[in-house]
Amino acid sequence: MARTPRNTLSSELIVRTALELMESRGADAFSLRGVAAELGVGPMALYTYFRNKDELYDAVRDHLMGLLPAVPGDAAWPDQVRAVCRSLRLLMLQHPCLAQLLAGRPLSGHETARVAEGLLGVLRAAGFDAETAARTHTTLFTYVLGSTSWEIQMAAERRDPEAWRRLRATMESLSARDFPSVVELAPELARTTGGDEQFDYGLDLLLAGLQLRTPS
Amino acid sequence: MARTPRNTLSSELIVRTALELMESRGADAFSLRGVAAELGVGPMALYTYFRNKDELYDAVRDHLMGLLPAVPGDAAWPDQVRAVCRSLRLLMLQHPCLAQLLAGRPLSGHETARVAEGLLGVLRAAGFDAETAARTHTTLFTYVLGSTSWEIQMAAERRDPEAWRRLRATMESLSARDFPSVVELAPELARTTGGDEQFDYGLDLLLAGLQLRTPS
DNA sequence: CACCGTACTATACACTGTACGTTATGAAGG
DNA sequence: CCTTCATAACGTACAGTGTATAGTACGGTG
Repeated sequence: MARTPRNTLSSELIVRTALELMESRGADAFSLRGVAAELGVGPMALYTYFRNKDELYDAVRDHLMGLLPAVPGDAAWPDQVRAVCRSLRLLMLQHPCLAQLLAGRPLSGHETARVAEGLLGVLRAAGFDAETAARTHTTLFTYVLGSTSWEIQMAAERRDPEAWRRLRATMESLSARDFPSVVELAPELARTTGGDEQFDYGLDLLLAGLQLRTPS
Repeated sequence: MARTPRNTLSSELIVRTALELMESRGADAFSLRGVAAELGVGPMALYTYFRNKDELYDAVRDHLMGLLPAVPGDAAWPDQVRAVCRSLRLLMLQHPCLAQLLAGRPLSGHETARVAEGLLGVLRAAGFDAETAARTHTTLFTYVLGSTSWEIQMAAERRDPEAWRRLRATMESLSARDFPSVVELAPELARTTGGDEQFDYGLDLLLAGLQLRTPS
């Protein structure tokens, strides 16, 4: 009765191989047939372990979320929040496919819940009521997701010289009369697209706003 | 050989048709062959007007950005910023495909620049220096993009009863011992995923933080 | 009227995810 | 040992996708 797998495959092995392929070839070029070929197996073999491509995506995402460190226990709550947000961002930068995995599917899975638990626990311990804690959690999550996804997207674009050239071209074709601020701030805009400083700037704005509402 | 007359196509017509299809069938199900069929034309006919699918995406995105209203000129700058962010969010909610169009490609195009110009102009007029204006612009944009994309994504998931049922199931399978905060705050988390209140909550945090840095 | 560039068609290729039916392997029961 | 049976993995097939390449017919200009 023990449903022992035949031989070669397992969920973990498939997830690991899928992750490798996403990182080497990019999340867009990823395909079920690719990971099947990498495993020396027919495409349909994967359907024994995952109902479809999305379920494999979910498994890879949860696997990556499992790599996040625990919340530091011995710090003031704003620093704890900062640490959680920064480590999620760092993980996304180390594994760019995570951005698409997070944005494209609803959150689910054990490890994902663990991360949410960490942040929510910090907010509750800081004294925020249930609604504020939930709202803050959602706000922080969407900020980290949005800003880091954007950063990754732009970095990828910059690596493609053809796309980068055309972006510069359209930027420089803008008339300084119609778009004075855009033209004037173009270098600043390019410089502030991504980077730790940019991320921390927005995060600090959020935390400063949040501290104005500190309870007790 | 019943051949359709010569100049039936145009960029605008293609963009309009593409937008209709994205909104009726969803941005994921959108295909070049679909819009070509809708126009009663072979798939390759579109390549006369757009170099590839991505360029069509860009055109649709820029067309949508053209629908954004101008910045209200007679308000305090925080209210102007709020208005810009809210109208972008509103447009994304009215045209859900815009979320994917914005997230998946770098910004370019005339109308897109116009929107950036509006927000940057407000920030400069408020007295912020070049770097702060650029950073704030990027922060606000990624916040609006991230939070509204997430909201749209979740709303779509909620409409699929099968996916929604499985989401509830995994939520309820979490042990209250391992994930006390998640389990306790589950209803709040569900309630704060999306909605004007949630959006304004995060936006107010950002603006509150920003006002602490008001120049002059 | 002849010409030519342009707008469009036709065909083809290399992919994708996955539904369906078949095979062969490993463990369990006699 | 042999039989039995659930199932892991296979092979085939289908309906799609974007787009490269080559061919065709029309409209405006000489």
